[in-house]
Amino acid sequence: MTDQRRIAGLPGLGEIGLGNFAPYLMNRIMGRYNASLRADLAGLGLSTPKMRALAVLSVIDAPLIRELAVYAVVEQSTLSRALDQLAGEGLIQRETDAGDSRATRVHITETGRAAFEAMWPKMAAAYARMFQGIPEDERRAFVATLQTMLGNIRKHDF
Amino acid sequence: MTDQRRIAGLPGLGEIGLGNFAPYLMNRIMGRYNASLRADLAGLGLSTPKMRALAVLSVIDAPLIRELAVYAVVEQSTLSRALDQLAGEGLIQRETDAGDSRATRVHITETGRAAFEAMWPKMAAAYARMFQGIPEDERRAFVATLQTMLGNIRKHDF
DNA sequence: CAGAATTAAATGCGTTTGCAAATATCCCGG
DNA sequence: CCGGGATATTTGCAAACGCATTTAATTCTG
Repeated sequence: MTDQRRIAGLPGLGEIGLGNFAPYLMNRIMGRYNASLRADLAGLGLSTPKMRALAVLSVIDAPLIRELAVYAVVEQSTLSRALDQLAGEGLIQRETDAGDSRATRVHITETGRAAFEAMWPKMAAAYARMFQGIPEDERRAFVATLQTMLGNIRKHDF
Repeated sequence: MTDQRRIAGLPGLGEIGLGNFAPYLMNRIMGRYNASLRADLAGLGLSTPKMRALAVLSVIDAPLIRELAVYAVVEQSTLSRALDQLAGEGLIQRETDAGDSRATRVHITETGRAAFEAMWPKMAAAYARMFQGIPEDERRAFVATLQTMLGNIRKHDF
């Protein structure tokens, strides 16, 4: 029944099998990783967009908002509102770009950095659990493949 | 500055680097994969939960709704409403389980299968793009690592 | 075997999301 | 150096989401 349908030569999902289809596995894994983090961080008043913004800002200094949206994997309109909250809580500061007054750069504050550092152990724990029993060389190969994939699909050059 | 903070021995995100942190890369990649699919499928009246349910149902026959929620990586309440729509459009059918009248099994209809097969080329194309230039053995190793990871983090045994 | 505890699915409800439009600024060609 | 088009961010709004609760049925326990 399934076979007759694919005259085109394109293998179907049935032939591949859900458990061998990389995007499916990645969604399953990240679904749980993110849900688990969200539960951990809800107590700290941090939504997913807020924590992602903080995480990126802990590493990248004073990006433009549109850049932050890409790095943090958050829609720009959602990010805009998340930044409202973070600014209200004193975790970040918005500052108009020196050379372009349309644009806004975002800085993490000391309080913001402390908030990120308070949540980092949760992220690290989720990461450790995910890679449990996977040897170092396999991890490296995995990350290398991910980097290639990101290069394949990203639209911006960062 | 960053160094002084980590007396604990846990490497910080700064030391690892965003671009080497696997969960970050996976979120970046899946963020774009999912956004791109969503845009493709919006025209067909399919939301992400609806398309995921259909995709799983094209491969797994008559699961319980709670199983489908796990496989499809959709909250149960969201899935319940997505199934309302899919049923209204004749793409699936709900049927009370024979042995447990609390439970409901979900069947894909012929129309539903056709709808999935209409969208599959989009998914396959996104997949192909993602793995562009990655040799077969590297892909296999990558999927094997993903399978280990899923085993590490899943709460149910499916 | 009665009642408590558990499990499956649906639903109420406040919050969040994302698209599209609005606003403000900048850049480029003529 | 003026006006049209591009770019950065915010905001309006309707739809979607997720938590917690409800309803219904099953299973466990004393």
